[in-house]
Amino acid sequence: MAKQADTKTRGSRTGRPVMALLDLLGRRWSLRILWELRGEPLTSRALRTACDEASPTVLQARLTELREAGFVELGEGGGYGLTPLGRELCATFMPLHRFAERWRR
Amino acid sequence: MAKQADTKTRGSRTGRPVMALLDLLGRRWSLRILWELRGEPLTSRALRTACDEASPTVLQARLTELREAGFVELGEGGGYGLTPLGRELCATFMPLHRFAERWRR
DNA sequence: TCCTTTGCTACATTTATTGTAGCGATACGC
DNA sequence: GCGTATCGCTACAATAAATGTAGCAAAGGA
Repeated sequence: MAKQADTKTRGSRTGRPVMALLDLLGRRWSLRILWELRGEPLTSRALRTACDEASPTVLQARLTELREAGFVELGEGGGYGLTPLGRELCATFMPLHRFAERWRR
Repeated sequence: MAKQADTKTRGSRTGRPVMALLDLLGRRWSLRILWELRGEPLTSRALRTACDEASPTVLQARLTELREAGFVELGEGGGYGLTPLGRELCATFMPLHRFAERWRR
């Protein structure tokens, strides 16, 4: 496997940004975190509760990645919230909600 | 942690189907596979090539999951393609393409 | 001061993914 | 028939990621 300088952009070897985005969102809890933050900001622990008590290790890792991507930010008074960009991203896959209701596995 | 009979539906403990969907899509290569199949059907090896030579182990695992979910099907003459449902799902997060172009990390 | 909560981290265990190789089945040309 | 190529799919050891539990320092309230 060809080593790249930036290991954070797996799946973006084609240079197409959608691949990088798909890769970032395709990590465990990424989509869920964005989903849970769609409303008001949550503290790290409230987020953890919302995410079925996912381990703080991954949550913290995902939050860092999502922050570096510019989708999530840590408010001054504490608590994680979506940036305008993150809110926009969240809106793009919000139709999944209705889709999932019809799907129901 | 409360054990459930169905371990495949992690993240759906709330009973909300969107959680199950978010969890399924939040596994490595799930989103990418749907993305690559958005056009014409691909053989398992063509899909592997499209997915940056991802290991056939995961690809096969994801394909099985996506098939069980009813999003992907194996055509009679060979080759994987999206079901009408899968095509619908794919369409819901297709706006990500344009979003990613504006984002560009 | 004591107690609580904040964001965040250590670390050992468990699970998932990777990379490589190869299977049986099917279909070609020769 | 024979070799060769492809199909979907699997085994398996090595590596990377996630889990679960515990706990840190800092900030704030009582």
